[in-house]
Amino acid sequence: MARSDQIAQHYLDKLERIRDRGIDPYPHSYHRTHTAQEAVSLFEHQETSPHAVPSSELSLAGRITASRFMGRIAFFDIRDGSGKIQLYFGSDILGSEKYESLADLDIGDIVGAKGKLFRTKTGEITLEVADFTLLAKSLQPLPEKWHGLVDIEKRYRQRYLDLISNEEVKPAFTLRSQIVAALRRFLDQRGFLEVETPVLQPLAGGALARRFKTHHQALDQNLFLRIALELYLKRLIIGGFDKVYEIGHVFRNEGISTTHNPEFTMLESYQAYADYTDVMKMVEDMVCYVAKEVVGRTEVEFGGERIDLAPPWRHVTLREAIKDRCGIDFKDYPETASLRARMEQLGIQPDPNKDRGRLVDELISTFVEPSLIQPTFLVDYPVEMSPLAKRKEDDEQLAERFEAFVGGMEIANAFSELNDPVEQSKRFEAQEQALRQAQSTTPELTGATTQDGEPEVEVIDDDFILALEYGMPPTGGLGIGIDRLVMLLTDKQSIREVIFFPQLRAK
RNA sequence: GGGCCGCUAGCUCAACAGGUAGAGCAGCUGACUCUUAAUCAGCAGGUUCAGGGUUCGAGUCCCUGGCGGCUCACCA
Repeated sequence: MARSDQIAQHYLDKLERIRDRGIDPYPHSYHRTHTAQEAVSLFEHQETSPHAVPSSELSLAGRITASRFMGRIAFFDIRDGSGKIQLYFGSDILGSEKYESLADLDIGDIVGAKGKLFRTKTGEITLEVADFTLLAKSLQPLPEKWHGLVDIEKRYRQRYLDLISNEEVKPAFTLRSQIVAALRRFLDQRGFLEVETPVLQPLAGGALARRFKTHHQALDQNLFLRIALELYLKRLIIGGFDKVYEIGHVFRNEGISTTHNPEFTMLESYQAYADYTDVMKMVEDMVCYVAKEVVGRTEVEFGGERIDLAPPWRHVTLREAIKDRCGIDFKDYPETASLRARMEQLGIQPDPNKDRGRLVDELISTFVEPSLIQPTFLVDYPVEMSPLAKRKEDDEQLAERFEAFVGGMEIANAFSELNDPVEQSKRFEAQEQALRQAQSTTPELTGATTQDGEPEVEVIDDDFILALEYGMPPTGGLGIGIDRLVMLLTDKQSIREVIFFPQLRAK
């Protein structure tokens, strides 16, 4: 018999023994009076306050994480959502028959226990068990108690095991929830309205990324998972909601890395009668607020660097930042060809399909981004890489756009939203043209079509143009990658450590 | 998609230079009335990711494939 089968058989034998004794191994409910942590606090309080009511019987419940049998007494550790507590079993208290039935419990089982609290000789607050109940039988052995679950693949595929056996995993996820809650509080306090817009979209615009396709049977129509929240939120601004935001998953059919998951959480907000300078101020305040709320301070450690999130953040134009780092002033190279030639002089071999906007983007990611450890706004982007952003009044080559970088990661992208429908239409056309050109030379890159001939990337959204034609107020818009913000505040170097179930190839 | 690295018992890890696959935890049997990585004695447990090849002999070397990690590309 294989060992795993042998182990399984032991569990099944126990299950049968339990049932034979008339015990339901999966009872319907159990009412605990305290969590493990509440019990510990209660006992400590009673010890220190002379007037406190003496400890009466209480009941706890949790998963058995360790058992130590010592003849006619035994100690178990159980863990619930609040933490760990020790249980003490004595055959003199329980009676020998009940005590013997402890043998049917395994590490991993969920149990309820009631009794009184006391301190052991070694000082640990412990429940002296007067009675216990099996609440759920486990039929699988848990990972090793000391090292926990190390195998990274298994940690992600069976996250519940990771959470059970690696205590240090849970806090980042708890913090994640607190971060999202704090973001909501911040925006709600400022009068933003949280809204929901379609995940299934006939076009999937608002960014330039390959999309996931699906099909609606009743409509007999292809639909796409959204790659951004932008275009629907702007429709709501047009409709008269002056401050809206949405927190939700977007889906991009691109590569997976330590900073990219195919589905990730985006916060987008739009504020009518604001521009990108207003948004910039809000981003500083918001990130600072969240840090104070969830970690209690604005200084955080990330990847061995000490980062201070307190405003004001450093502010530098994109043009200056690139010039400082590699000596190229993109303003001197208004043509794609000349910029590429200049980059090649520096030994860079840019992809031949890249247009000027993407070349500038390559300069950012190669020379600028890695150095942006302390919070920094890069301001004023070339208009060709910002098709949804308004041009600057005094420089039509640049758009009123900024990105915020912290810890070498882009965490926010914002602009004064383009609200001129005719201009927007032209920008879409230009983008479309650039895409088709790239597609003609290298179909496997972005711009390719799927097997049935549908474009993987689509940019022209006539329905959105129609909406703009009714008039959108001047608006400041913002996008924040929540996962990366969580990485920053939890000092995690991989996005998979802040997403419960990261995408993996099916086995 | 490219490069590099990894995959051995349920879990965590060994196995010199190609020579009988081992240990700890978990499990099982037994001892033990304050342990906490409990301790002690014993037992059981393996398709070494899969398939091919080289060799007298492969966990180890070679090839193909699978899955994962890092990284590059992609992700305006």
